[in-house]
Amino acid sequence: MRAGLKRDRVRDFLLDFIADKRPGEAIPSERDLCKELGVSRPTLRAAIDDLVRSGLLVREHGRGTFTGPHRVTQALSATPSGSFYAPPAEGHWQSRILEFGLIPAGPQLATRLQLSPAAPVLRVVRLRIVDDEPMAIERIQLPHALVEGLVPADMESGSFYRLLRERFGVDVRTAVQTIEATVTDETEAELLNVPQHFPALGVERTTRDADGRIVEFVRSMYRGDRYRVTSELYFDADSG
Amino acid sequence: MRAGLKRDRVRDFLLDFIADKRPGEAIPSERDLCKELGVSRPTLRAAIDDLVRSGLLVREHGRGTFTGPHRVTQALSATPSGSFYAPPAEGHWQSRILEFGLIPAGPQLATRLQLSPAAPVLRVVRLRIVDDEPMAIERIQLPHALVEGLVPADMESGSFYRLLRERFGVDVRTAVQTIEATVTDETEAELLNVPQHFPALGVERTTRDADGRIVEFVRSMYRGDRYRVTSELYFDADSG
DNA sequence: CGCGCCAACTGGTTAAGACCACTCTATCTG
DNA sequence: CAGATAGAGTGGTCTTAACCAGTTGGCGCG
Repeated sequence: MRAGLKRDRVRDFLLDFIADKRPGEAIPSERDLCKELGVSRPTLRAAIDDLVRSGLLVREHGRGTFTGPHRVTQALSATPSGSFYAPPAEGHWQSRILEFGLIPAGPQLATRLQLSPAAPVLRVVRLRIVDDEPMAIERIQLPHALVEGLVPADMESGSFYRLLRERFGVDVRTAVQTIEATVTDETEAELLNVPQHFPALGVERTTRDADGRIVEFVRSMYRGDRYRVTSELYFDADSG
Repeated sequence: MRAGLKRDRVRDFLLDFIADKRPGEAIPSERDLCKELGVSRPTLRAAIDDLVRSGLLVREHGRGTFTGPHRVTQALSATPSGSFYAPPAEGHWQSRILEFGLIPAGPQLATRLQLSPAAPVLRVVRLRIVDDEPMAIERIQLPHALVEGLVPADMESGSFYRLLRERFGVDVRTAVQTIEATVTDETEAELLNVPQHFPALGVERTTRDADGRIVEFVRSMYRGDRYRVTSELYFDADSG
């Protein structure tokens, strides 16, 4: 999926372009962009298609292509007070590190992180706590090469993504995420302080940096009574 | 609506093909399908891409393309290929109407739909069925004034939003949606043919048309083993 | 007999170009 | 001056034709 070189280049170019614009502004015509970027129109259109699907761009036949209605794509947010990624104000939450260590990637993780199966992977399991109440369990896997020198205390508070950027030069840029309904098992229930088989949101997220490298693969479980996901949808033509 | 002619033809062909197969079976190679259907490979691939995005097909580089597990993975943002809850394949799903009638809005719904509490509201409860398997329960409430003359049969198949546009001149444009984890109660479990207290996604959606009028307020429950929500995120600054 | 290599599949990406359909505007005509 | 119209520009679709990159299995060599 991530394979294409040119397509990624075009995509990144467009992302930068969009970042400087206000919602609703036009982007250059497809034919102009082709010339400027030195790619064919199908390639360009494939890249634009991606962004249209994500809601960052909107096409209008005969008129042009425009930056999407919601500018900064905080596509998802969660109650109580923040998004899945920008939790409550710093200082209001903390993490208890349950596990922190190196493991070989193995076949599964190697695929997820696009590494060799023998590559060392840092695995961190942490319990997220807001106002003394456990809210979520996060199981984070990331290529050790990216974060050599990271210690558990680094992940107990503060913004991890900011740490990545400032100390390791990793500029988190995009993520693909799937959410599903699930229930807690015995240990999860205990950690989250809820009954067994309690409703929960299972989230899988793969995060990439500005160069398209995979930064982390995360499996999280959020208490169903404390988190909801809200999103805004924009339709263009038909739907069911 | 659904864009291309050939692409639709290919898509329909593949849907029929998939319908006869069990999950995990291979479909013919892309080059063979091109010959058989008389289309070019990019066109064919575009059609396959749609189905891969919908989760009906799975590609494996160097091996082939296979019918997917019967789990519907939805893109959260509005995509050309379908809305959140309607599997892209028209004709593959149907609805059983469980309830269809007028009720006064009452205080709660009046707020949700921005109507007077005395205004008549059409309430429809339907069971969504894909390939003979119940997948979701939808409880739809909409201002009766918007859809006078609507009959139950209108909501048993086909695109409801298209019907709204073509017959009632209502141009569905945006929706705000919240998703949460929940479990089925007794009657829900029976309708969905799953055990009681089974994981499920609860979804609330408020839909508006191009003029900003509220078109519908929907509460749905999706089987947790058959639905997941996927979304793409773009970061700006920092996060946790 | 076993191992390794290579050929023939598979999907993945890109190119270049043609033509259609829609929208806007500037110009021509009444 | 107002309306109709033609052209230019836009996105929408499709074709032909390459080449790249994994996967598989059979053939030949050791």
